[in-house]
Amino acid sequence: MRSPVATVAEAAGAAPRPAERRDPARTRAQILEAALVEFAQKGLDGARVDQIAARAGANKRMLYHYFGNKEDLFLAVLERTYDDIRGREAALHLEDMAPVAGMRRLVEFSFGYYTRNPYFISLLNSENLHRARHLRRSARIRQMHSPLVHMIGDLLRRGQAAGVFRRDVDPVQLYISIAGMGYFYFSNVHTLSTIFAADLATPEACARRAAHIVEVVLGYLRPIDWEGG
Amino acid sequence: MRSPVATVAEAAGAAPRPAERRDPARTRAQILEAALVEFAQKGLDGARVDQIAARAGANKRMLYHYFGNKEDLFLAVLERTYDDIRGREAALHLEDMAPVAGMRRLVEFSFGYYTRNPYFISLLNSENLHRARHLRRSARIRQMHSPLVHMIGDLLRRGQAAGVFRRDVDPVQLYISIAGMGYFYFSNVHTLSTIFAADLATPEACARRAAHIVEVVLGYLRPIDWEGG
Amino acid sequence: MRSPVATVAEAAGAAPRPAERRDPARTRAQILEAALVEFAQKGLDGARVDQIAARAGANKRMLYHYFGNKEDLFLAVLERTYDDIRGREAALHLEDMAPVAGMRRLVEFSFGYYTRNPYFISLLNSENLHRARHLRRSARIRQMHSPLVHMIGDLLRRGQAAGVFRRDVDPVQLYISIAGMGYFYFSNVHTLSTIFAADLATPEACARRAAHIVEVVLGYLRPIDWEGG
Amino acid sequence: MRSPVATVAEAAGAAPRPAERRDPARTRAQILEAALVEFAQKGLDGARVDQIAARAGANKRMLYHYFGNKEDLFLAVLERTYDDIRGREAALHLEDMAPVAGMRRLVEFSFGYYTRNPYFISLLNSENLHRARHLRRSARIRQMHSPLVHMIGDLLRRGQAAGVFRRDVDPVQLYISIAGMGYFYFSNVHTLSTIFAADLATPEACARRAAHIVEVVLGYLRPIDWEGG
DNA sequence: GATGAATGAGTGTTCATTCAT
DNA sequence: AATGAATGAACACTCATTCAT
Repeated sequence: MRSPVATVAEAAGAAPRPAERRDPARTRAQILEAALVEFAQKGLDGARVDQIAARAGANKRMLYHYFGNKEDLFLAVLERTYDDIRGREAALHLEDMAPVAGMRRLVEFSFGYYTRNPYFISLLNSENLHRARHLRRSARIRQMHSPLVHMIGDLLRRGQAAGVFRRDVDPVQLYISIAGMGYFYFSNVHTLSTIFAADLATPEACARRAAHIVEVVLGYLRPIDWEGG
Repeated sequence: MRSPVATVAEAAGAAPRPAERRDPARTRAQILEAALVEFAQKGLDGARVDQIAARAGANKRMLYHYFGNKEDLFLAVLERTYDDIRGREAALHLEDMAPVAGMRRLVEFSFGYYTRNPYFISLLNSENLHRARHLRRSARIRQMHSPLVHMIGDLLRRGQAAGVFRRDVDPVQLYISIAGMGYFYFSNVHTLSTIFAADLATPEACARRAAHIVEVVLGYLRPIDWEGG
Repeated sequence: MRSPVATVAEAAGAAPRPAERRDPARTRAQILEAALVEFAQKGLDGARVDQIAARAGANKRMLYHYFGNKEDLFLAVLERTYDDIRGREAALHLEDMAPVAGMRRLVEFSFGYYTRNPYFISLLNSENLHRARHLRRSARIRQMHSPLVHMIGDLLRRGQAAGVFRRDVDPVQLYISIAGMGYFYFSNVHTLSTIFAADLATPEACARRAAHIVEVVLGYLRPIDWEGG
Repeated sequence: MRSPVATVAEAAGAAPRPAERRDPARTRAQILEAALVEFAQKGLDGARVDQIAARAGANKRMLYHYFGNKEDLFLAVLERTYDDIRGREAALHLEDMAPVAGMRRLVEFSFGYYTRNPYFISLLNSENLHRARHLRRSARIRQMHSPLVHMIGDLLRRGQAAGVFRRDVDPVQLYISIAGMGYFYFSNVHTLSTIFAADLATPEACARRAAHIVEVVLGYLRPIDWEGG
């Protein structure tokens, strides 16, 4: 079960409300949210424990009380993040949708998740800079396979059966392509915006990008002529 | 102009040869190479000035003498890196190739660059974590537009004229997609390998990935039925 | 009055039995015993209040409730310890023994106390490192003179009268010598064992040491030739 | 070879003279001396790195530069201390002295060393509290056997041959007894002074103590009647 | 040009103690 | 009586940078 908070990003952005004293669960949650923001904005190495505590409105000691140390706190943030995305992915119900519509929805969901959770990408980049050191320690995360791969496989099978999708498509590769076309756009939004002298973060630019990715995926998936022949 | 060194990666991997004393250019180059490795492996915040100097076999003071400070050194590394990739991109001559073959070659070059320059991606991630702060200061980099966008535009035009490529394709979007499908794979190779319990860094896995990206791009670019009709 | 516990060492070693809730005396005693062990093993500065509470199976707050603070707890441990040794010393009844046998017994008791109360020495070392700061605050301890000095004086008088002990022996100095020859052996058992590359803590080594000290004391106390003449 | 400094204590007590900047050897030595004082006064756990640096008039960073960390600094102090005492012991030349005079001199030297080096005992106590952890790491110290044991053996042999010393005396045990009778006096000077309500640290008290120890040792070593018979 | 010693602000972490229940 | 969360000062240690030679 995921927390009732709408998204990780919303939770993180929420100002720590004054909070009556002595609410351990609340303190813990506020530290976790503050850590999410700090780690995402500064990276694991650039993040400051003091800053996290300050942002959480908590005593620094509590951070160590609840999470052990900076690295374990980072892992906790990572777990919470994977928890969130996996939960939202699982909530996608594409079984009843037509293959093309389902694939479109999946791509748009994937892209949309990045826009609604701007901290997600930075967190993953930090984890990869550290060679997935924390993630590898977490049996919990390792078990959370993305349901998207299975969903893609199902859509492909149904689409191929209906003659609307090409054959010989690896669902894992396609999953990575869908993710990558959106991820890279946001991950490198600052350098790309600088190089192209244009703000790629505007809603309009994002919408154009999303449309393009859908086009690429659906264009690629079109049946091959001789297959139909 | 790029340095005579074969590739950034090779330069970085090269052991600093004993070097006769008092060779300013050599000292400077060794510091730059050591910095590339350190920044790529640890990120801007995780990198240690001492380590760079040690790896370069140089005195720490020289680092400040030649590059001012850590941030400026990072910028120098960044400029050298863009210098390299832009140079190699420019060396791609696709004008004489058939559109499909040219596009295939472009995609393979893009993907291949990541494999030959493993530090490139990490460096860009660091720069984006810091909101392109250094890149924005560098007029030099800002002027280095990737010739790939223009090359893609040219291929598209020629392919469309020949009826082998679809219409209504934005070269910038396509450029980002091609880059993203490869970039994300390497950028997140550690988390993806962990999640999928497979080593995505093997030559075989990379080859499969490259082939898939080519398939996606060329599959997407196929003309649309009614367009041809 | 001493506590009913057999010895300080035994008390310390005793596992805190499950203990029904709400047994103030028991809680207090367990904290005191846990503190004895922790202070002896780590010293006053190295001891951790958390560790004492954990070892006592008590809440940390109780520690402050019963003993005020860490320093006062240390003093309480010290008082309990002096309480114990003074009580045992007083239980030595040498009045009816022959001087030589009495002196032998006194020396053996003194040495044996260290072996049976391994925490005693470490505690005294801590107190001396802190210049007897706590002990000086304790009127109770200051009044507990060791009955051993008086016993030595009595044995000396009786032995001199019987011609078996030399004259001009200061009971306080002899008391310190007897204590010192054993104390130093245990206090420095780790460095001495390392330097001499032998384990001085074995029962055999201790027995040899005790025999030697008896020899030194009795050898020293032999009447001087011309005295008897 | 020992440093030309008269004694460890003197060196430690010396005020760090202003010292022209940029004198690495001097800086290192001052840190070592300041550490000796701090560790002796507060113990390993009570000692503060900041305080050592301040006392040395050095930057804290230098302490880590030269000695690695607090524990290694403690070991360095320990090595310096053993270096000093072993050197002074070796400088005792008792070969040409008559056995009784030589033994007296040895006992007085041993006791005197404690008075001239008040930090020595506290340091050893700290090391023993930590179970000789540092000493065991130091091959250098482990090889420094005290020449006193050999000297005692030699004196015993010569004295026994001359009929002035008893037989069956273990030189190691006697060494420990001589050391212990002085060590304990100083190690526990604060508690003993408190208990006996007298300042045992005065020169007069020390002189009386030294005389007593000589009496005990020489008294013990007197030949046994029947041995001479 | 080149070196290595020196610096001070900060970094993650720990601790004895107190507050609220 | 008893609990566990909360606190702020301090702790060992690190870092990018500069000084003196």
